[in-house]
Amino acid sequence: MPSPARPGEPLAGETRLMLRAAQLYYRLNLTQDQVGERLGVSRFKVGRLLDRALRESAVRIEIVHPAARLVELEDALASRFGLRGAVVVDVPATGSSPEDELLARERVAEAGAAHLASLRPAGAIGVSWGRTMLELAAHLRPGWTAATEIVQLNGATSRSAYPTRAHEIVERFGATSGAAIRLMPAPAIVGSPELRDALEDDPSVGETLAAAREAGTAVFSMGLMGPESVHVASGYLGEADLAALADAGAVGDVLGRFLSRDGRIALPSLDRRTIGLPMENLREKALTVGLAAGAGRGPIALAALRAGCITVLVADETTAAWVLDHA
Amino acid sequence: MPSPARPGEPLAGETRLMLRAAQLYYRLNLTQDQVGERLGVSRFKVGRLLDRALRESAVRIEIVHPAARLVELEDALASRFGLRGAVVVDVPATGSSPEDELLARERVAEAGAAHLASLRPAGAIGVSWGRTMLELAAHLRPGWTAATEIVQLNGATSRSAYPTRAHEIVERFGATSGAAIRLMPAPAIVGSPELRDALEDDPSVGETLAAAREAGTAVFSMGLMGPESVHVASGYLGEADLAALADAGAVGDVLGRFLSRDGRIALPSLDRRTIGLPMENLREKALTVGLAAGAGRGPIALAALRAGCITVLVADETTAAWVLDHA
DNA sequence: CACTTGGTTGCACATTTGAGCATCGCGACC
DNA sequence: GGTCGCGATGCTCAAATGTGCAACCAAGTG
Repeated sequence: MPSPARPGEPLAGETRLMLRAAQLYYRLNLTQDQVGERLGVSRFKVGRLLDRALRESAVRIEIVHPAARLVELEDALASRFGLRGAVVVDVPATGSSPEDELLARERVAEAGAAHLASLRPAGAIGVSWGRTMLELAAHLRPGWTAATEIVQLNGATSRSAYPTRAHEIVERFGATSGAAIRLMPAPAIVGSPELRDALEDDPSVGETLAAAREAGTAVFSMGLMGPESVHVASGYLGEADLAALADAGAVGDVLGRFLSRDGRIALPSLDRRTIGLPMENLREKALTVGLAAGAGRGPIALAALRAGCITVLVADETTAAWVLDHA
Repeated sequence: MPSPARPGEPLAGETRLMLRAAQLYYRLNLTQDQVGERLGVSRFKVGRLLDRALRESAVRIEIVHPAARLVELEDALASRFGLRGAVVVDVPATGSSPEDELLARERVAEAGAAHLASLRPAGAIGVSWGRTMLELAAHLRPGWTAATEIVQLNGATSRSAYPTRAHEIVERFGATSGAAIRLMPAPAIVGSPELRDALEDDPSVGETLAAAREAGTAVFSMGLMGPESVHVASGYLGEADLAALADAGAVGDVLGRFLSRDGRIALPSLDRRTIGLPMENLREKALTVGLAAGAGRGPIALAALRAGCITVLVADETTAAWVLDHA
């Protein structure tokens, strides 16, 4: 361990020289040659002095840009989970008030739209629905992709007054890209596995589902588990299902599939009543963009990552930090 | 002015890229080529991104070694006063208690001795006397110079009980180098200009004085003005002289020559009674090492620098900072 | 629609820097 | 007094980096 000279002990000539070299090199931006000339030593020695200064951390190189921590989180996420990319969004003051939620959703959706566009996805693109997806769709700019087809990935027709607006989302994706669209005319969750199978076998749903399987790209958001889940408001989930999910340790959903902490399907019996692209098909896609925006999304984001169904994660800073903390 | 992205505004892709490049380059020490490969851009672009990061100070390079400030002071002194060099010594807790004074003197003397040795002075070396010089002499290591002669630069024989120990100093300089020595057998200050002239004309003093003029190197310390001056303790200065010096604005002495703030001889009438190398001869030397150690030496150090009689300054941090503050 | 104009890109080339290696000086240890 | 080792030094050569320049793109502008 190199000892930084304690006050009171004479400053070794070498150290003095090292610091002088560092000043001239880093502050005045002289070349090592010029430094050597001024200090009366060879440029090799200057190089070695600077080397030592770096090794003994007598000079510190620091990245001070306010956004640097975001990029750090992105890199950490990408390498920790083997992602193709990650986008972490700086959301000022992330609490859990409705306004904060809204803001986080807006910012994440905006960043997601921009990043998605920069990836230039081609062929067919599958999309889910939800508030974040709606916001994302709103931020798409005409010509953002040369994709040929937009496919809805999971059921959405609602029996409640609360509209899922899935068609709006898919249409906006189509309208901004000129691609054909394919909707999935079915509820997200139905009452029995038999009905689910019957619906999926029907061409109206089945063809969309087949297209969803073929799509190389998927874009989806992650939903919370609990009474605030969009599936409750839409009337797909009742008290009993909610209780069963809670018992099974569900933390949230991806395409209507509720996952437990470890990334597994939390409640297979419910999953068999869920209409849309199954987990294993999602995992096979070349590019999947998952969005997690707002307080409490940490657990489902982590679960989805563990499930291996995400290649690009877009999240707010709080969520990203939570995920890395608990990974 | 480049604007560091405010929180709340989306992070421009370019900035993201820049920060990522900075991380990879500065943290992981990849080459620009490798960074380019990872980021999917050319190495030229990486170079430019790093350039921008530096210009916008998104990365900060800082010299954090505890002694860095000393080196900074040294460089500032050297360039401000056109010195050949400066040595600033880190003295812990510089107050003005006697112990602090002692410590400062020790440390400055030690550093002065080391630096003087590193300059490898040759030929004849002139030296003054005083507590700091005594300390410096004590720190000389055998063989520190190949000088041929050590010459005392100013008078020192004392009529008081307080010994100047000038001969000890000169002898130690001689003993550690193998050089011949030449003492100046005369008081520092006498009662009249006539006596001064008579003494300087006498071969015993005159020959030493001639040798002092010939010496290419001079080493001296700076003395305080006032009752604590070593010249008072040694009995050279009485109440009246002290008062006259104070009236004339004297701030301290070099080789018994008292200077005012601006570096001029403060009291010419006293100067004509002072035995030793005159100011103008000191200025002509190729190498003059001046030591200033202890609280209150700022003014005389500055005066001596302004007088142009110093090519290498050795001082404690407090003194150095004071000088730069008031220059 | 031709034509600037300002900015960005990649390139060839020069400079700068780093790595490995032979050498040297110096002190320790026979 | 020899010689062994070790760290420091300077060298050559290759890699990395900076610079000026031409090409190019996009957006004005007459």
